[in-house]
Amino acid sequence: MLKKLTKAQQDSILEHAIEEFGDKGLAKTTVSSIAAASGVSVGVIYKYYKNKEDLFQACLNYSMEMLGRVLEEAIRDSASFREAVERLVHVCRIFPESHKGYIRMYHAITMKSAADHAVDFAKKIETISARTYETMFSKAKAAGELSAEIDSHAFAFFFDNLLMMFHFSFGCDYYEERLRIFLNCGDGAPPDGDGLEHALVTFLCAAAGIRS
Amino acid sequence: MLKKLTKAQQDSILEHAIEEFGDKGLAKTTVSSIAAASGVSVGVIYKYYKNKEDLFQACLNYSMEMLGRVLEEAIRDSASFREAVERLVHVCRIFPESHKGYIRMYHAITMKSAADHAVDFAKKIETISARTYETMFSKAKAAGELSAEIDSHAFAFFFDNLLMMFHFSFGCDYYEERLRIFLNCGDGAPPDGDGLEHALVTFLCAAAGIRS
Amino acid sequence: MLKKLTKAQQDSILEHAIEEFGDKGLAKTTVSSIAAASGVSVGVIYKYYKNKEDLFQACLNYSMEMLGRVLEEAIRDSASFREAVERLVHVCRIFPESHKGYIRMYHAITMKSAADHAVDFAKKIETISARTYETMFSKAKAAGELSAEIDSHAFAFFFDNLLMMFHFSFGCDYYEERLRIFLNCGDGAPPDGDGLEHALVTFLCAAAGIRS
Amino acid sequence: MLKKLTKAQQDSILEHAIEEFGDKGLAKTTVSSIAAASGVSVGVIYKYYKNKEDLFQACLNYSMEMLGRVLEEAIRDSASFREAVERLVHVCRIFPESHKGYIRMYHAITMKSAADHAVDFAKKIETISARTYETMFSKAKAAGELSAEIDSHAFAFFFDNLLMMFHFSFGCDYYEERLRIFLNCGDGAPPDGDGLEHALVTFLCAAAGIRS
DNA sequence: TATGAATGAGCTTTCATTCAT
DNA sequence: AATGAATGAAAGCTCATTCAT
Repeated sequence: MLKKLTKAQQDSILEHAIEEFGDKGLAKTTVSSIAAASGVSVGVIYKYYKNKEDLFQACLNYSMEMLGRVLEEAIRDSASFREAVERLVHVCRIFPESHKGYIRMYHAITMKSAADHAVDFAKKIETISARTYETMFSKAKAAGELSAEIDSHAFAFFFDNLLMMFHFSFGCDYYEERLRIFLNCGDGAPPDGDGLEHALVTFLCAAAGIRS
Repeated sequence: MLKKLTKAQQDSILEHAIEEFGDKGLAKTTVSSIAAASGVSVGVIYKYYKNKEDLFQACLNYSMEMLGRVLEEAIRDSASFREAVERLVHVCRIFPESHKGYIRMYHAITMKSAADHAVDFAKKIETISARTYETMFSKAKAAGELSAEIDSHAFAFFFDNLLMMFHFSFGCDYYEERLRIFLNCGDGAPPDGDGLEHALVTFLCAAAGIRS
Repeated sequence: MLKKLTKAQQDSILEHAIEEFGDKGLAKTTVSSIAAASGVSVGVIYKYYKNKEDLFQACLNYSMEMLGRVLEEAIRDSASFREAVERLVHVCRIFPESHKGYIRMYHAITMKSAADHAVDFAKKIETISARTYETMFSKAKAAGELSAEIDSHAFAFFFDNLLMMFHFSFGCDYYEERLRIFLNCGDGAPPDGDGLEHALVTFLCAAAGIRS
Repeated sequence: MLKKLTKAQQDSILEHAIEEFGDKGLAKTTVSSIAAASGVSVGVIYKYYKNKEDLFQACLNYSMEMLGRVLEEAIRDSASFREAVERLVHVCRIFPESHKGYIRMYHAITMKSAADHAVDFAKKIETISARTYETMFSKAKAAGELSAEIDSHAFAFFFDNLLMMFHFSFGCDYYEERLRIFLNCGDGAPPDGDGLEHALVTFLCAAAGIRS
């Protein structure tokens, strides 16, 4: 087939690339496996992306943008701090179910071996998250929901740590397995997501000094 | 030099391998760079380890055992729940300073691209942690330090998530940078570790319903 | 633009191809760079030429024909042997200035890596040159300008060798540099062309036994 | 065979590389064909040479050094100018017979597409030749063998042009064929080398104003 | 038994050529 | 009939693994 790649095919490349990069990381993923999975030739990938790392970058952008959008939405539409937490937590569980690759890309950039440029890019992401949380906490403090004593910086950090791990726990093999172990699930049995969500909200609110 | 490798040399291989694997991951690390760093020949590494993955496994064992021992000690010698938390948190910050490689190995296995067997091995580790924490919490509940209402499983999970991220934040490049961003440190300035430790203890105790 | 290629466009392909082939050789020249330079599509080049080698052949033809025509003219219009030499030498210096690509094509076919058929083609060219010179020398001998003792074959060969190198020395990078070195020119300074022309005429006439 | 490459094998690489580079040029020669021809693996070539171009450079050095040595010897041992010419011409015919690859390497660097560094290297070579000839001519002038009127620079240039072409005519396919055409040999018949040598000496001496 | 150079499979990338429009 | 994006074979290069010493 020598017709111009359809939008669907272009997306297919990106999605399969995200899948593979998330699975195996930058180094172990081969361009030709992405090409095969996407049903296109190797050469055309190099028409769209300068090289493997450039494709990796594009996958990151694609993933992070979607991830960011989803989180932002969760916060934006919330009336109270507690509701924001509930929505964030919920999204962190639901999102990976349908977008495993995106979470795994996120996880992938935490490796030093990820493309060097990924780090700069990541800084951008984290800076956005950090600011978003701080705003959220400041608002909550102003609204009297959150004790003024709480150190926003540190709190945001622990808060994000937990959400990040929650994300990973529903998107990355290793962390999924770990979750099952901690929850003492039987082999392969899915963890009780709703219960865990509720527990995390409780945990976070307790930490924040909010009575459930 | 045709004499059997000394114990020191064997450890050297392991330590340098941990260093390199932690730095660059399984795929990007070359056996010959490990050999060079360790001052031994490539060939002898293959006498001691079946292949690169096998060496990776050995590094994992070595790292995880040490890590496990350190954490266990912190818990064992603690009189109260709060003290245990304080010691754990402290150890999670101090340990990576002198043992970056070990933490990074831990991080490395969370990648699916890590040796397939790493996952099985990891299960062992996490199972131990999970049980340790549960024991700790049960004891605390029995001692009346911890509310009986708390779900030990989920709590242990969040608890470990935070410690894990704390670990990474002092040992892995990406997470170190992220920590600096969240704490709003200047470029390259080291974060206030003591302050953060304290904040985490406070956070955890609050979450556990313990008044500071 | 779906109309048949104009003659100008067809020539443009040829001229740009000559330029690129002369510059980089057959192997290093890409068809798409020729297409881009010529302002046509890749596909249409394959409509006019079977493949890259075929295009190379066409470039050779185009170049060699022009070259042959120019040399022939120089000889035809000359009254004496000496004048013919003078005109030939002059043309060998002047022509490359405005037609670098053509000379370089000539140079290119001397590489075995040039298209295999180039060799056959080249035979044709050289046969024409050889005969032309012989005729020229026979005429000169008959006119008493040239000693009858001179071996026309060998003389024509050396004669052409010198002209060929003269050509290259004003058209090919390597030979241009070499000329500057031999003439001891400063860096980048252009050689004294007129002086060298004169010297070559003197050299050739002396070799031919003609007193200047 | 995993023993260290013998000197013979190392030379084999160089010689086969010279053969192939001379034949097909830098671009069309593949490292694996050199490896196959030399009976070694691809990898080991990259142990000895940084990359294909580096190997090309090494071949140039190897060839040019030998070529330079041979020419120098011819001049050094000669009593008179005429003898020097005779020896040089002879060597230019004899040498390529047993060292075709070397001549072809020389020819190869005259292509602009040759490794960029080759040009710098070539300057070195030509500078040496140019000086050698000038010395030779100055000596001959001092000895009264050569007319003082002759421009040493230009003369050396034409002189070297003829020797270079002589070289190529006995070493490079295209020029060999061309020689046969000029000498009017039958298809495939070898040219009368001795006769041509003699003719070239006569030609050169006549050009130099030396009576034979 | 350790050595470390050689092996060669496998990956990234390029580009001559094709073909749906 | 021209276009120019897609194809995929082929090349350069790396590095896990082997084995003669």
